[in-house]
Amino acid sequence: MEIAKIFDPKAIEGKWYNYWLEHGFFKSKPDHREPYTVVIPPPNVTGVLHMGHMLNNTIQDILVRKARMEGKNACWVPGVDHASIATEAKVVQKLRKEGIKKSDLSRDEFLAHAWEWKNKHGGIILQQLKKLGASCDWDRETFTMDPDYSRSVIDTFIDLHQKGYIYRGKRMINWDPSAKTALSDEEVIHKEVDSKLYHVRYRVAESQDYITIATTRPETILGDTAICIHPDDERYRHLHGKSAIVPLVGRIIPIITDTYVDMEFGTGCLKVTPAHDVNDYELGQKHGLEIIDILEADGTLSTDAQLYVGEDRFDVRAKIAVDLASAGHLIKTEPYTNKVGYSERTDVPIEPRLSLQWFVKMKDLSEPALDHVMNDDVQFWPPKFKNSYRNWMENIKDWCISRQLWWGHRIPAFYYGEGEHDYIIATDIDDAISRLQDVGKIVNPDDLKQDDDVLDTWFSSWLWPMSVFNGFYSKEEVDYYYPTNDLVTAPEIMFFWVARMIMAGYEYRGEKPFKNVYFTGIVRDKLGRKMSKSLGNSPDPIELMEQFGADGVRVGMLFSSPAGNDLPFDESLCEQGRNFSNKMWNAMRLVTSWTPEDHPRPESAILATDWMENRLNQVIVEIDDCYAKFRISEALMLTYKFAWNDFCSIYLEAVKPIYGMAIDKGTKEIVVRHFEILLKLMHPLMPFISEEMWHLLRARLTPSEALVIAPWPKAKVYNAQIIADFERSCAIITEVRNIRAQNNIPMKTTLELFVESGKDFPLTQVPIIAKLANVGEIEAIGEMPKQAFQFVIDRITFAIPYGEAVDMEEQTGKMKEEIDYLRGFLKSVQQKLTNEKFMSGAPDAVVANERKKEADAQNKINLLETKLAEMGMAF
RNA sequence: GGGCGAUUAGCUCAGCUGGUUCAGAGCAUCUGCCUUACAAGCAGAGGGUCGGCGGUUCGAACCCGUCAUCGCCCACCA
Repeated sequence: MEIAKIFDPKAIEGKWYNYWLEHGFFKSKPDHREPYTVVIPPPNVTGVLHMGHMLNNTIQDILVRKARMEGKNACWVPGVDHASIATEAKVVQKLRKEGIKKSDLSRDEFLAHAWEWKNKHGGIILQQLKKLGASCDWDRETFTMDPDYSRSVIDTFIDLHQKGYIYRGKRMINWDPSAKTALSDEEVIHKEVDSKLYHVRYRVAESQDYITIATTRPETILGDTAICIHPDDERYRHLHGKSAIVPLVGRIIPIITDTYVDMEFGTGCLKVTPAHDVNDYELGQKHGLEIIDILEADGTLSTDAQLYVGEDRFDVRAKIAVDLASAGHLIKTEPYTNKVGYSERTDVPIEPRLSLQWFVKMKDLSEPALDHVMNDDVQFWPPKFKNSYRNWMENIKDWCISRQLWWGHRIPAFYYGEGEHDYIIATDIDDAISRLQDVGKIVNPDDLKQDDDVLDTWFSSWLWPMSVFNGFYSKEEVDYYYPTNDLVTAPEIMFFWVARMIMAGYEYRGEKPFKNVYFTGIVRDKLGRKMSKSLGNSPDPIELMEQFGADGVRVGMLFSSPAGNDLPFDESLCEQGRNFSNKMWNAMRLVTSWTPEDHPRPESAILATDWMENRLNQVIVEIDDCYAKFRISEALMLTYKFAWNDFCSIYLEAVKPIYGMAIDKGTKEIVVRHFEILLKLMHPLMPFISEEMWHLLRARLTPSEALVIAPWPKAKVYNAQIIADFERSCAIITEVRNIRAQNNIPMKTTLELFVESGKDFPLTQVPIIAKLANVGEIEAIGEMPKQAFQFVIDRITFAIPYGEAVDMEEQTGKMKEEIDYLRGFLKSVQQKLTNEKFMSGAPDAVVANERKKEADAQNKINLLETKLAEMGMAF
């Protein structure tokens, strides 16, 4: 069989993915085994795969594949989120391009378009994940607007309303004038912007006095209903009880006093616009001020503004400044930087707006969710994120869950009158009617009107770990899979999603939704910028996988991305991953090329296989330990170094038959077995190539033997002495090679090596050193040859006699340098040993160690000096 | 404004309870090699005042203080 020299991922990835699917290896049903469950953070239905998904899903797949190999019932549930506002924005945009305005459509017409879009584009990202190798149970694919899922959302609403957690009220909320909807606090991003501080003077009523305020939003002057000063501010004492005249509109408003005002800021006078600022609203409530709402939903001025009606708020800001100036009211403007809230989705400045919305009371729900994270029932990786979690939970505010959108779960409130409380919460119209009947109200279906608004997307996704298992209606599945094991997600959505899932989990199942939360970092480019579509600095993951192979990209993503750390991504990492694939591929080619013969095993091969047997068990322990601590990139690095250095560079070279010879049967068998263990270790990290090699290595064909379901290696007790002896031999080999390199002695020249006799050097190691360093024979002798390179390993001296053409002067120079260094070192050690405080304070082991260092150094100096003397160079 | 975290080799990062895994790894660099699995490779080497300054200690990359720089999260100062 001819196997290509260069590994071609494209030739095998599709084949194996289909194979895994065909044989149902990713499927899961409840059974007697221990479950291992992961729910995917559902990507937005409109999304396409980006590097963040790649990182996130690679990590999940590694965890899931390893658990599957460990014999657990691994279940990874995929799905997508309807992403209410994001999707609606996209559909609106698409329709606009087609010349259709949302306002021209009925709700049903619009939703028809949205579903069409969803059905066309919805599955793309999940298809892309298959290229990455994601081993999800695709039969379980869930959409947050699936019928059962929707039912669970609505039932949750009804339940929370009954318990008094959900209420309707007129509050100051964040308004997105572009999407024309309310937003939760979490959907507002505060950005620092360069703006201006306008100093505007108001005429004091019935006087010639003026009072000057400072504002960043002069257009809101039109909605002013008071001026506020600090009661103790001596500068304005004469204005207590007076009124002021709003410029341009001439409205007379009271001058009130409140300690809220900061006397130091600006002029110490504050204009109060209760309709358009959270603090002003509170002041307004406190002082019984009138509320004048000057803005329409789209951010243009309303008729209540009296002026600039119908114009955009930012145009008005510019215009009013000019008009105030010409009317003599604008004293000055100064540059000012402040924080402005922007909509996370539409990126327009949000407006605080007073409106009637639905809210969830969070305080009670948050308490168990906080406690169980702080006591590590739910463990965060890395744990530092517990701090911000606590901070948020302790200051949690009520959650505005209604959105003035159409795409999503419609709020199950049915109104039968105009009064504030003339509604009933019910699953549908029929339910509403019967519930009304129960309370003695007979209402005609035509007179019932369902709330037009939908629920915040996160009000459905917070149920994800339960609802994907039909958790509200079928006990069997959810009891088995819940709580899930690990959640892998980005810290950005800790509050949006993670915290709320924990709350919902404890509320509805009295149990955490997952045991561990692994927070990934942000994928950044070489310049440290976050990868984003708008910057255009994000490589196309699909192209990357075509270039480097899915395995190469997986490995590339994981080099250096510990939990919680940002990932500075560079394509060269994927190249390194690809190179690793190729390296292992060629190792497999080598081993499969061996045709074994029935002859005795060489000593060197016996030494090497014994070492590898033990070394494997050692490395399995190390790798398992990394996984247990969610140190995935470290597990990768261990596997990588072990495979490349230990397995290929040392092991295969050691057992490789000399040219023209055949390998013996016994050795080949052991090597293949070891290789298989290595492939198992590689599989979660590099599923495709490992599966391909697994089959080529032994021409395996039956599905039950597939690597994807092969048992994860169990570490056996290993003999540390065997490892230590072999590794000392490796150190000797390196020294010999080093001497060759420094003195231009080609590998082909066989060298003589002498070892000090009477030392604890096992001569059994000789064959391996002979093979890998090309030394003819190793002889133990009492006296070292005089004209020879020497090195010391583990206090044993080795010597290689100078051949011809060695520069004696250079050799003595090197020796002198070393003596100088050793003397300095010795001095520092002796200083410690004569320090009384050290001698009395340090534990015996440490002192003994210093003594040993002292003796070693002294020995080496003696040795070198003797040698120099012998070489006839008086010292 | 409040909180959290970071700073170790050219780059990306380990370094767990202060002392034998203590100054490490991978990549990059340099030197020599197309040697018979692999040049996407092999063999070898160099490279760090552990951000600065002070302190605690017999002993500090590690503990404390302080300063500097960077990052993140939260927050209604007009």
